[in-house]
Amino acid sequence: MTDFADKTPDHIDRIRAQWTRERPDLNVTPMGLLGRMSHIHSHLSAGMMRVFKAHGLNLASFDVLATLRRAGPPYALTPSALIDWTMVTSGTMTNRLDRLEAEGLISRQPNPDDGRGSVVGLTDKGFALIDEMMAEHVANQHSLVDCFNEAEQAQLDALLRRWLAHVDPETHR
Amino acid sequence: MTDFADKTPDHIDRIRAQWTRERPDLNVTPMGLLGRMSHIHSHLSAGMMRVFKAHGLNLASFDVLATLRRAGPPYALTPSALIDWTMVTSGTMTNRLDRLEAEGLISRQPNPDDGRGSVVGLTDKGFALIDEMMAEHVANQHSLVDCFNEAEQAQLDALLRRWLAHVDPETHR
DNA sequence: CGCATTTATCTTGACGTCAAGATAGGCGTA
DNA sequence: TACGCCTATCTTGACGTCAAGATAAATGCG
Repeated sequence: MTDFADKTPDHIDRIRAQWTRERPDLNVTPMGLLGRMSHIHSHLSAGMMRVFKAHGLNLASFDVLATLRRAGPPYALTPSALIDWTMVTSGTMTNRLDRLEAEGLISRQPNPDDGRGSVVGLTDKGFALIDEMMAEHVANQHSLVDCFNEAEQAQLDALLRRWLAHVDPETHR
Repeated sequence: MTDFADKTPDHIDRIRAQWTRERPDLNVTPMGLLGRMSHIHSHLSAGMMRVFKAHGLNLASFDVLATLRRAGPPYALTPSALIDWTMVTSGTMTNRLDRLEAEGLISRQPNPDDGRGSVVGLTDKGFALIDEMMAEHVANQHSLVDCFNEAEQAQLDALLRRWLAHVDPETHR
């Protein structure tokens, strides 16, 4: 059983302590791990959002532009391919693309290989924006993990990789 | 620099590989850690949602009922206290309480100590529901972390605790 | 070749969340 | 006591997301 008597208790320790008092029959040990994951995630999102916001975007828009950019020339993918990379529903992707198209960052062309679909490509403006943002975004990401040295990052990454395979056995074969 | 040549590449490794090809000037090492955090978080949420959904709730409703339950007798708090514990805005809390009240799981009474506010309490139905759900929820949480032995959980928790303090220095003194 | 099935994308409606502002009661000071 | 400020909560409007269904083109079986 994980103990935290030797650490400064945080918000999540206080929640666990309440449960231990009210429901001593339940072993709420995993709550520490799970609660901290959730809070860290929320702060990491907010931290990355700062860069997106500074360029007039949000995570959703950034995600699409970045996917198109890193796909390489000609920086164009079908909506289906974007759905696969970003793991959102088709309705969500339509919404994202509508917004980006209205902002002139992407354009939709008919798909020459499939009359049902289209191809989404970065405009020059979209390419310039995402390429400029990436340097800032990556620097920001470094700052979010710079409380760990390289060995610790590798250790943490190994644990997370196993955890991801555990909670998502489907897509991590 | 973290290397993953010795591991089966996953979705996030593929994204990093694309960036390395397209923008070799950027060191995208942290993307592994950050991307995996995000995916794990999303799968943990979905995993916990299964229990909530089975009882007709979602994370938002569960969060409120659980906060009231673990507060101990008389299982009642002000909306402000609930806002502090759950870290959502007042508008979000109003919305959550409206829904729970309509379902008969909580009730709002005028606050005898402060005419501006109210006190939110679990109804008998709400208490019974959350008390029953907790056993299932905790068992579910155990299953979400059971890819780690106790030592690994402690090791991971120590890393996450430091990370949380790093990204949220305000509330973690 | 023709029709049934599958696939790609968009549309609709319902949520849950937030930021900002509206109310209304409490509190402190003169 | 009176007045201005502070605080607790609710309201409003805009998002981003999803599930489910609609539409239209491609595919393949007989």
